[in-house]
Amino acid sequence: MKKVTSYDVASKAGVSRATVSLVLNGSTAVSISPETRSRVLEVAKELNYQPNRAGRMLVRGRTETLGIVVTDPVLLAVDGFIALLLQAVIAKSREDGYRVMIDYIGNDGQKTYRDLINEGAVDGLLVISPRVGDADLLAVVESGFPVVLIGSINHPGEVSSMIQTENAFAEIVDHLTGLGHERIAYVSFGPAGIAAADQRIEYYRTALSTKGLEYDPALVVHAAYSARSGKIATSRLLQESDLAPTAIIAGNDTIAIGVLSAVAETGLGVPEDISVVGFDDLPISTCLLPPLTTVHHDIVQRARSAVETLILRVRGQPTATRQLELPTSLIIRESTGPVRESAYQRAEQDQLSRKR
Amino acid sequence: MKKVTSYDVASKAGVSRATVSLVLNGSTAVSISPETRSRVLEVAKELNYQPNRAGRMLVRGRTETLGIVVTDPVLLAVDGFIALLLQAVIAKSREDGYRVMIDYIGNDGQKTYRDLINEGAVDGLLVISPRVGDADLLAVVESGFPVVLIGSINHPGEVSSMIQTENAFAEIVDHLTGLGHERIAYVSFGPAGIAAADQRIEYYRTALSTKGLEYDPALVVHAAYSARSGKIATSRLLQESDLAPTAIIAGNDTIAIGVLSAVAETGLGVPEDISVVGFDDLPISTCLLPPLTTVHHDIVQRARSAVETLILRVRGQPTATRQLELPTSLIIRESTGPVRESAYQRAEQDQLSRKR
DNA sequence: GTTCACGACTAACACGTGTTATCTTCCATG
DNA sequence: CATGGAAGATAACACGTGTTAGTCGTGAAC
Repeated sequence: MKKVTSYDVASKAGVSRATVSLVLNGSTAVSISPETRSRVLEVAKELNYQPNRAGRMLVRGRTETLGIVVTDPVLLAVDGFIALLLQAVIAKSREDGYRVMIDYIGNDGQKTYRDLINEGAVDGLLVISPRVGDADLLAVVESGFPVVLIGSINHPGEVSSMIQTENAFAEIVDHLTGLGHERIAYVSFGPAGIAAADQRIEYYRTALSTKGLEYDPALVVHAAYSARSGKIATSRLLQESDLAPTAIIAGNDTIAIGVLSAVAETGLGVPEDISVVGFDDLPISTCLLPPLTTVHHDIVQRARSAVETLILRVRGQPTATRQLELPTSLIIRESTGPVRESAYQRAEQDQLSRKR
Repeated sequence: MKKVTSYDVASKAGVSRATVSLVLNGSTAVSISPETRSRVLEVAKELNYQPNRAGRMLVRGRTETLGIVVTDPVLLAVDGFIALLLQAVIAKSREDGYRVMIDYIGNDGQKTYRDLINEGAVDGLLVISPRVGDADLLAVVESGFPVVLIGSINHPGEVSSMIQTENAFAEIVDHLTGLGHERIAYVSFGPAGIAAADQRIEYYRTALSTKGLEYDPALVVHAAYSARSGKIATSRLLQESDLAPTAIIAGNDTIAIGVLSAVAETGLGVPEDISVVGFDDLPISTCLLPPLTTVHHDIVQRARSAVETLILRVRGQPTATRQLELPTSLIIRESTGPVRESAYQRAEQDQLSRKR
């Protein structure tokens, strides 16, 4: 149960500690006789020898560890996209021989990035959902320390992975207008400054104007990260807007769960009364009621390529592209359908039915 | 941008490296003059000095790092309970000054526990959803290395955190029978050997027999971890069982999402035709259609106390209890309701309507 | 017989830290 | 003045590893 060191292996194999190290690291600079090599390997396996991490880190100056930093702890708990991403990141890191340390940016004033880097805890950093204007992160990116962003902070020097959001929203709005929708609401998520969320609002507007639809600020509401917050925001939207929307685009699938819930609670049906579109195509989206029309993108592939790029940067090798943008495609399920009647007509009808 | 060592601080402050270390670690064994102390602190802050992790680990023999091991990678991606737990574990660890390394047991033959321990990567291990019969884990537990289980492997020496499942199922079945339900199905999750899942099946049976209900193996189906797998299992259940259940208990809320979806797809209503009960009371469960009747337990508190216990063990301090069992309570929402008609009558009616 | 080359191995250093035993200085006490 | 003692600082070791410069034979070439 005592920890076994390279010295133990050396003495049991009757060689020096240096020899053990050379054999186990497969060094070619110095030649070792086949007999010695096999003997060392045998003893190492027999003693279950595993090089001490601290010793190796110290002498090599690298940790073989990647840091995953999430910009809000609650993302870990309630966001299905993050969960999926995280699993793929961990799996890929492990495949490539890296361990993973996970941390988040809290509101407790801990300077996460600097600490992780300065204490030499990680070789590289993967930042999930970075915020534009995060001074600490900006400093790290500019310092040249290996960082890959899942998201963006709009810095020319960043290495980041995004998706083709513009195309996605064009497809969504195309699909909806094709079904006759003209009043299309949007439920955003997270605080301002999250590139993915900001982009989505922007391209929502762009897509509307491309179709000649007017942008109505009353049709855009903001939620946090949870389904529940999406539900609350949607309830507000449905109560407040003078002319109810006939379609709602959710910033992501988790928010869409809340949207579906709020719509149902209002007594309206999906898609008969209101069409709902999600974003991310989480595994769960086929199990929603009704199954969700949503934007698909390859989250696992995105995670894997981000880790791959990060490892390249850690090793000082050149990376093919700095800003990656992965494709998206709209998956049409059952939460979207044709407009049955104009929203205006329904509003009138609604008032009539209430008078009875 | 170069890394700053204690030597840099020492030379700039005009003292020896030893003095720097003594000041920064607040050692009381050796007295340091107040002027020297403040000067060192000042310079350290100015240079943004952070003790190198590897150096410290090496000399101290501890890593100030906890390892979180999940027994199946997919748990990270699709299980809402795990996500919630994970966030709380990371938060609590960070509060107490520990970093967190995350890994999983894959099917690639890597002996995760031993590796993490032997290479000295972690001071303690938190194992989420351990499997009974995992020989590696058993060996670790018996070795005395600090381990805390979220779950159980039924080993007398384990330190683990469970919940009062028996009471929970008594409450569920009490609630359902009170509504007139007699044919109550159960959708389990995960592979055999997960204590939490096995316990639930066991206490499902116990609760049934307490109420004088007969256990029907045809009413128990097995899913994996995802909502989709829950959906598939439920569809099978609804198609195959000769006499359809009037209520379905899902092994957890994630599975319940799939159950709701499957029931809806069959054209049945919840709770009019079938009542559904979940387990875990995830944040999302209020946003399901309909809002889910489910078993609440304090996941965050469970995570925090597990981490606290683990840290006590790491520091060699005695822990109050080895096997913790936290309370549960049934939250009644809208997915459960009275039986409208007997299932047998409906089955007959169903055949009639098909003949038309 | 000397030189050279080469294979096989090892002594020794470096990495950055925490801590203990030791050293210096200075002052008080006999 | 000698002695003791304490405060204040540091030299030196240990932690476990990777790697380079160097040692030691041994056989071949001239």
